Amino acid sequence: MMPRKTKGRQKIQMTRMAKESNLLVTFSKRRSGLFKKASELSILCGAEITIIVFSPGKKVFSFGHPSVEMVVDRFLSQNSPPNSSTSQLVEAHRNANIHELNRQLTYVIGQFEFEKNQSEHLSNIRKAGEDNHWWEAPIESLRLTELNQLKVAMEMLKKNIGEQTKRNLVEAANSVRVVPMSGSRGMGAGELIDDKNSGLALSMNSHGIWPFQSLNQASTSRHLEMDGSYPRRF
Amino acid sequence: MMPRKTKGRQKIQMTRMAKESNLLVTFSKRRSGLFKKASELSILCGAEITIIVFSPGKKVFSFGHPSVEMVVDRFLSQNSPPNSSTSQLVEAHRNANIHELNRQLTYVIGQFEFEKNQSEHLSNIRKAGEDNHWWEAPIESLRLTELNQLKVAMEMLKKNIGEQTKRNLVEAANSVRVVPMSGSRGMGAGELIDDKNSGLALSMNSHGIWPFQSLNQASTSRHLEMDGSYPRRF
DNA sequence: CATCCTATTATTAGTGT
DNA sequence: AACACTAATAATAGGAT
Repeated sequence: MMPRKTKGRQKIQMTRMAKESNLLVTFSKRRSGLFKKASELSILCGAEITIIVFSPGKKVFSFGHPSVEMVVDRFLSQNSPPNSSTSQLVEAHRNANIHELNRQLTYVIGQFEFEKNQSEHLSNIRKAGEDNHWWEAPIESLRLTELNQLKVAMEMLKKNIGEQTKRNLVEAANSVRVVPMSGSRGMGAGELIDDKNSGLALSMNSHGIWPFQSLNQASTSRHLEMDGSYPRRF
Repeated sequence: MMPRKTKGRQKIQMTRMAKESNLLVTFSKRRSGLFKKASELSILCGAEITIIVFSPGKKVFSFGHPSVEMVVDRFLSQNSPPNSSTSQLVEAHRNANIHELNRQLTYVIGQFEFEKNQSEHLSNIRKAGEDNHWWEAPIESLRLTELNQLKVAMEMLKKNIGEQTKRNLVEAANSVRVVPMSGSRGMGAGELIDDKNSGLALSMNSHGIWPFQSLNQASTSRHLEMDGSYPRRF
């Protein structure tokens, strides 16, 4: 049998890479991949998109369609209210906000449930083989207890978030009502370039700046409503 | 032999999608994927990164680590620290409002840290006596991974709560302040607040990573921020 | 460093619910 | 419309150059 030439792609932990050498090459590869994905997104869907990345090596790379500046300007210009009904916007915001918070909370709580199951599983296993490792029992019991505490805390939090959000929005809505929104709209809508290759501006350059650290993200699969509200549309 | 249930993934041409319905769902899926990739890049390599996307429907989605504003400001070499009396008021107001939520989340996260430590302890114990019950190891590893996921999710949630509340309040403050505005550069309501994300931007960070059945997100980094903006229609 | 080489893992197009 | 499923394509970790 032929020995494998390579191990092929290996799964990696989603945490900052330990070896600086690997980190650098991974950054390079993944940045390329990311920009390619962005390019594809703009081509397939006619979306305007910009990406700015500061590498750990303190260099900046950017991607933009139609250009970084156009997209950024547009993003920053969002401060100027256009014209349509302000209350509608507020409403949409509220719904979207609550919706998103719901998603997050649902995910977190889902994660918790998973943890709890794992914990119970562990306990069962331990019980099955109780002739060994009996001394672990206290720890696991504690874990289970704490997990339940955690769950309760999160559910309280969820409830409170809903209330807090409502208060904030009532406040916002009241204020908004006073306002005579007279908005000059500046920017014309962005004409999207949906041509496959031509319109795509891709720029890479470098200055110096500093790095930072990580993050992560997640979402949901089930649905738990925080309160009655739900987005109709945005 | 079983007839194929689905055709599976099909190759597509890199050109704007013809069917608007497909385009929309593809945009959604790929935006998620893109944000996930960005998240991974920042985690793995400690890179600062921001993405701004305008959908075909003109909605804007953003991803940022540590935040869209920070990265964009650096890119544009812009640095004007917002310190108007108004923003200070807004700040104070926000702090007052989110203080309680932060307190709760801090508690919950503290609970989580405790859990995590317990889990690590357990793993260490297991490792020490690995000649027995080796088959339990995977379960514990998974637990640890999931605990980290949970931690990340909660921290993001915490940040998002703060930002959402902030936006709600900024919104309110904007409205109130519109009236006294006069004789600036002829800009309308736009420049009310220094916050780039002010008024009408929605808080959202869902991006990517909707880890349905494949739970594979984890992070051990100590500082973690995530930001997202969600839009409105124009 | 960037690029090539695969064995693997990850993402997703099309579909069903 | 958001979510689940699956077969297929796409991306990439670990090497080598």
